[in-house]
Amino acid sequence: MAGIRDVARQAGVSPATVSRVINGTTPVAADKRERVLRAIEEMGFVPNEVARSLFKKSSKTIGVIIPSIRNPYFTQLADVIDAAAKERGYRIVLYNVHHDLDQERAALQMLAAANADGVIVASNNEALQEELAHYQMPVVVVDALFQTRQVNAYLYCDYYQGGRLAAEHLTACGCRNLVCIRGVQGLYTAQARYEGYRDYCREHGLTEQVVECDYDFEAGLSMTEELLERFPQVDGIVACNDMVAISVYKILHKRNIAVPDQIQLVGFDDIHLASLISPELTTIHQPIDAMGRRAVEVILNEGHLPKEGRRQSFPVSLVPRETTRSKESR
Amino acid sequence: MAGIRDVARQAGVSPATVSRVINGTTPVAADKRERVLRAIEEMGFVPNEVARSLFKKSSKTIGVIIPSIRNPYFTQLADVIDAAAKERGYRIVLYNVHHDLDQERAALQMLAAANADGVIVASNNEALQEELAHYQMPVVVVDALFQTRQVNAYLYCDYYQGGRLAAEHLTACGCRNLVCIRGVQGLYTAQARYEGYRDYCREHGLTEQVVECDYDFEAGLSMTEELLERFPQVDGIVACNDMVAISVYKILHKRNIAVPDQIQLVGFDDIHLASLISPELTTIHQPIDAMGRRAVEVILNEGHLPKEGRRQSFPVSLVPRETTRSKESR
DNA sequence: CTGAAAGCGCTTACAG
DNA sequence: CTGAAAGCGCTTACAG
Repeated sequence: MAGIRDVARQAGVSPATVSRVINGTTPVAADKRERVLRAIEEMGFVPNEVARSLFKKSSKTIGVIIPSIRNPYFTQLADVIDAAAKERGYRIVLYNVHHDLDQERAALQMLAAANADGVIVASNNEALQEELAHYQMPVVVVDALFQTRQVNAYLYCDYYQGGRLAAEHLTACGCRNLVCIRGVQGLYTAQARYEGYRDYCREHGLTEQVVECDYDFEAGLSMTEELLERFPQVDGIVACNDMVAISVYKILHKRNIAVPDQIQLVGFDDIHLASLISPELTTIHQPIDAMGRRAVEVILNEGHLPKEGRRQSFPVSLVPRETTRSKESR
Repeated sequence: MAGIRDVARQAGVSPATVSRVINGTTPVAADKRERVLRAIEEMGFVPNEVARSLFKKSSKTIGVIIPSIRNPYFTQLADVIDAAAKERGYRIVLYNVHHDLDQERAALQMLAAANADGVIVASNNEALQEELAHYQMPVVVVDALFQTRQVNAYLYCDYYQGGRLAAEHLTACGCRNLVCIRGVQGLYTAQARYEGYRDYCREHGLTEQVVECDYDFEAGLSMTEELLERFPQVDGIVACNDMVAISVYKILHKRNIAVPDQIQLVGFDDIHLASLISPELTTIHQPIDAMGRRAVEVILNEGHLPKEGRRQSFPVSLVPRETTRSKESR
């Protein structure tokens, strides 16, 4: 690997001058500049980023920590963040931590050790908040809400309202026996959705019927079986996310239960897949793009501000499609 | 940020000794070791990886370059690679290059500049092969096949056989009017699938009918419309990958064309989603897990060997499910 | 405009 | 077993 001193020797200048040409930090005489550029070209020189960031303490990198690379929600989020970061000259490093606290910790450490310019973490792990407070790099938490104020921002949606909207919509579509497949409680994002559903039921004299489930499709498959056993009279299901909703549909379809004729179904997230599968999934839309872009903005524009755990909530909306019998969807 | 000299001062030893304790490279007297460990604990010291890898020229990192983070095929591949790498103490850095040559180049440069220990690239971009030859770090190409021998290995599937199997299966299921939605030609992976289909048709006196399409679902949607217009008598479709197959199904469903009764459908890849949607997709299985694990193995075990562009082909198989009327699937 | 020098935070011969 | 020193490949005051 050619280094900056090799280039300097070949161009007959000092390493400092080569550095100046590369970075454009200080004017350099036209002829020397030429020679340096030619030498760089000839030698195929590429500046060593490691050395560079050792000095600069910035690596033009934003870390993105997601709990699962298999859930399209996170994958879409990562994709917008990626696009937004690239527009500003940053790259992202994606850490797929498999919902594992140790891996989350490791990712955070690596990012800190690698001079990352900030980290965007989508994690529900309560235990992570202590960790977060250890680091001084900018941190944005997306799709979760913790107690600690030691982060630059929390970006999340009005999940409670989402839960309400789902219950309300199903009721408007004629359902009387709603069952909520809620995510693991204790997690804010899952809790709020459930509470929205619950409050709506209470206010409208509906029986509250609940089943609990992890956010992935394997869990969704088995939990749906259980649901049908425990609540055979169910006519409307609120799923905790779209992947689970897709699993629910799969089981219903397998059992020849017509959707939406016998059972109606509402998902949560509005991932691309929701409108790609057949029937298209009625779901609660999260503004994933807006959240991702905002996250990058906070890191880059407000990362230097003191951490105050500011909260920003994004609105959700119900998108009626083919798994419910709404008037709008026909 | 506390540095190694701060720790050294507090423990009353030299920085070198601290380094030895951290790395376990040389025995250190028990009492000093104790003091160092305590100091590290108290100060919350984390060794700076950038400085470390500047010296070591290894960053315990494997770069993974994928063309799209939205196609579950690549996401599943990245996930196995991630798992396999972590088992060996390496982490991966995922670059989502949006099928863009400039982004691919940039990713490669960054990886080289970041002292990556190897790179696994899933890209069909012919133009990339020149680039690949520039770098001396280990390179494995997955799901593609180029001419250059300047890579450590090509890992791919017997796509040709996959194309044949799909055509053969549809024929066995009673189809007489096969249409192949092939990927953009010129790419080996797409070409070979098509040729398998084509040769089967020729050998069995079937008319070859083709439509061309990008590998994502947006393209699949519009191409299906075109297909139905051009080949109204179609009764069997070979799709270039599962995401496209899902789009095909969507359009057929929208038009009330029964699958598999009126038109039968075979996908390619066997991503998780293929068996999650309803109806389950009949598809050509690629051993994604085996390929991903093998890729890591090559980087880590054979990365130091001279680059000879060795090729390793993995077998494919047809998985009959619900979008075809095979006897086995019922 | 330019070079010599010091330093980013570590690690490893080298000499004891 | 341990410390002083040199160096990984860059960048930026500093002095001209």
